Amino acid sequence: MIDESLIPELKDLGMSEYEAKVYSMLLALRVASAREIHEITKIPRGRVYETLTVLIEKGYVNSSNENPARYSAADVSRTFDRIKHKRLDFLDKLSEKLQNLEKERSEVLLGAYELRTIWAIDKQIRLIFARAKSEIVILLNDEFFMDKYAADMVKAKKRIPVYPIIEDESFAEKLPLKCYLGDKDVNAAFFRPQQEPEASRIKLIIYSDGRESLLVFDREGIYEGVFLSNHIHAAYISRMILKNITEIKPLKKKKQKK
Amino acid sequence: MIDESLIPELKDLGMSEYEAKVYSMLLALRVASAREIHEITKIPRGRVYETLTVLIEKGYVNSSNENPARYSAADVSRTFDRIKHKRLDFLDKLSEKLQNLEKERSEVLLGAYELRTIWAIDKQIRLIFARAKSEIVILLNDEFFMDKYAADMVKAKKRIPVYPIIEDESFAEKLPLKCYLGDKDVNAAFFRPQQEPEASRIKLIIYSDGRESLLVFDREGIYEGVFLSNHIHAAYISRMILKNITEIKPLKKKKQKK
DNA sequence: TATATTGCTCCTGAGTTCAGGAGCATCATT
DNA sequence: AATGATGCTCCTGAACTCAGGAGCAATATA
Repeated sequence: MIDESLIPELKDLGMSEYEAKVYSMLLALRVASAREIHEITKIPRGRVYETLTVLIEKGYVNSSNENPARYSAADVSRTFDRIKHKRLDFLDKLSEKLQNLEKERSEVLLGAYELRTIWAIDKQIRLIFARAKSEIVILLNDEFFMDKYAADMVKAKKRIPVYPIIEDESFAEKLPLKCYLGDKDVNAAFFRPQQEPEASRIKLIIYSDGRESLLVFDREGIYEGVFLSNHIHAAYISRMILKNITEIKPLKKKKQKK
Repeated sequence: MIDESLIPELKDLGMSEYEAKVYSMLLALRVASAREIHEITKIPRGRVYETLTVLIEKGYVNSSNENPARYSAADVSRTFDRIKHKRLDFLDKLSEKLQNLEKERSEVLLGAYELRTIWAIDKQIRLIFARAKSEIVILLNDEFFMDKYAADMVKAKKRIPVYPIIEDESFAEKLPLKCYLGDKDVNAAFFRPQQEPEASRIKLIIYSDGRESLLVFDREGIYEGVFLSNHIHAAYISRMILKNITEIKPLKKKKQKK
């Protein structure tokens, strides 16, 4: 063959050994019948037809309708333009799909990541429960989340202190573990923020080990999360919160877990 | 996972199963440690590191230097721009290389193919010898080609008539088979064309079965060939040539093959 | 009509890729 | 010092790809 170094590159393009051999041979030889290709390349005669069929389907090769058929390589620049555009389309479409998953930029330096799907929020919350090592402070303002993570909280409490803080005493009945009420500062800051009228209601905040925090908002019906892995304020905030909370005594209800 | 359909597409991009799983998981989850990736994707924990290393090398993933290390997906649009450019460069370079083989357009309808390399010319000549079924008329004007194809001519002559036509009687000694001289028309048309002063000297012409023909020129030191597979004039030309040639009687030389 | 060639399909076995897992040294936390 | 998590390396076997080849019907040639 005229240039052996082409075969590996054509393979990188997605060709098999046979395809690469036949194609480069046809480019050099310009035109040949199946039998001739077989004799020059030593490819089994039968397989030459399959190989040519694939190359024709991929648009690399043209066949004449003589008998025996003559095969020649298609115009290279046009062929490669086509391949280029096909590849670019594929990459653009895939890139777009992936960006739907990614959506917003992350600030890697801050260790801040926006979580745009309920799936990502849920997974990250469970991961926090799983890796917490000293304490968890969790502010809850949503029955959905209370139900969802009740089991995780109970499980975590076997290892480390867990402080579920709720706005209203009545929520305590929803949760199978000891709950706390925040002071007016906590309520004002987290549960009843004044700023935006309806948007961005906080549903849940977790502070874990005084290092990480995760916030879940309900922004016009859509849950959004922010995960902060290097939250420098988290230590201070969680300490202040714990200083100013009130344990809710279980009233005449079924007995608590010890 | 958030969108299973992505995995096959990422595989098309050149990722393995593990790489595709880890990458799409990281895109959805935003950030995770190796252990967490292992737990969510069920990929063996040990293999997660290799997979991540590959993804980092390919530029899909970034790692933080915390302990344990946190991994996150690199910016998608930037990553894919990079991949795009890399692929385009590859395709452009390969396309250029291949066009060096191809060089000129072929006229498929005419069945005309320009042969730009001595390799292609040689191969096509031998293919003509191999597939000729009724006769070969070959005009020779170059010692190099006489030596080169002497054996092919002798071999072909065992099956079919072969008419080597030379300009000068003295060339006959170079060839181990009966040779012929053309008349003045043949000489004028093929061996001593007047037009161009020095360029385009004809070195060799083959007419095969009155259907195909192949011409070899020496254009300023470079051999160029033209192969005509549907040469409608070939039948007439070869008949006229054969009508007007003179057999060269072997003089006092070693005896010819019968 | 007999023979060779063509066009095509399918099978096999070697080689490779890769999912899945075992194992181990190092580091961090008790 | 002991325990457990981390970062990493290597092994194995299943699945797949693909080179190489056998075989056969349809067509062309003699």
